[in-house]
Amino acid sequence: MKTSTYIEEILAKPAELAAPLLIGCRLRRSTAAGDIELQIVETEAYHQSDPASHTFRGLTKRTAPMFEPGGVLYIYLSYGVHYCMNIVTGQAGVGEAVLIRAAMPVVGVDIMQRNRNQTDIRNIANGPGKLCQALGITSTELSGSKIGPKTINLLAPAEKIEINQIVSTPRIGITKAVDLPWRFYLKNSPFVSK
DNA sequence: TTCCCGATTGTA
DNA sequence: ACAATCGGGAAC
Repeated sequence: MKTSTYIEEILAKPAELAAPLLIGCRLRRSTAAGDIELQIVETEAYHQSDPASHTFRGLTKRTAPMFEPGGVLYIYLSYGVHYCMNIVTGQAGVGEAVLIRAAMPVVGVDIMQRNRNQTDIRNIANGPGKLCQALGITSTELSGSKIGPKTINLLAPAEKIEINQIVSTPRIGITKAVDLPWRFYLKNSPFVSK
């Protein structure tokens, strides 16, 4: 029997447990212009028991990917303007996912600067919409597909992140369940959102 | 079918 | 502080 990988173990957990563990993991995507890689520095957990979650009112066509098993992508259009990317976690039938809010550019920085029309690397992916723009996500077509080399890949941290380097706070931009401390970010990182 | 509003961002 | 912009989902 195949032993599960570090990433698979994280993605099997409930979103609020997976979210802090995804800090330090890397997102990787191959594009025509070259490879892009970023290190995740900020996440938020969403769960069907949580009034702020898209899945709180049950399964719909849009949110169906969140009910898939861990390892699926959930991408949606925010405010009719920006795309946001989530990584689904947990068991099939449970609507939960981790929103990737911010990341540090690592590989393909010039490609991301072009995608964002922005040179300051601290302003490349310091927000969920900016992150998707940096990655070249311009539609929801990848929503519902699995993470992997052909879509968007998720790799274990290059260096271990100590648990005391991760801060938890209430989530940003929501109007329900505002006190739940389900936002996580890398302490002192200049790449987190504002 | 209508209507309200949002897991945001860039500009004034 | 505020507009841009559009699809989801509840209500009628």
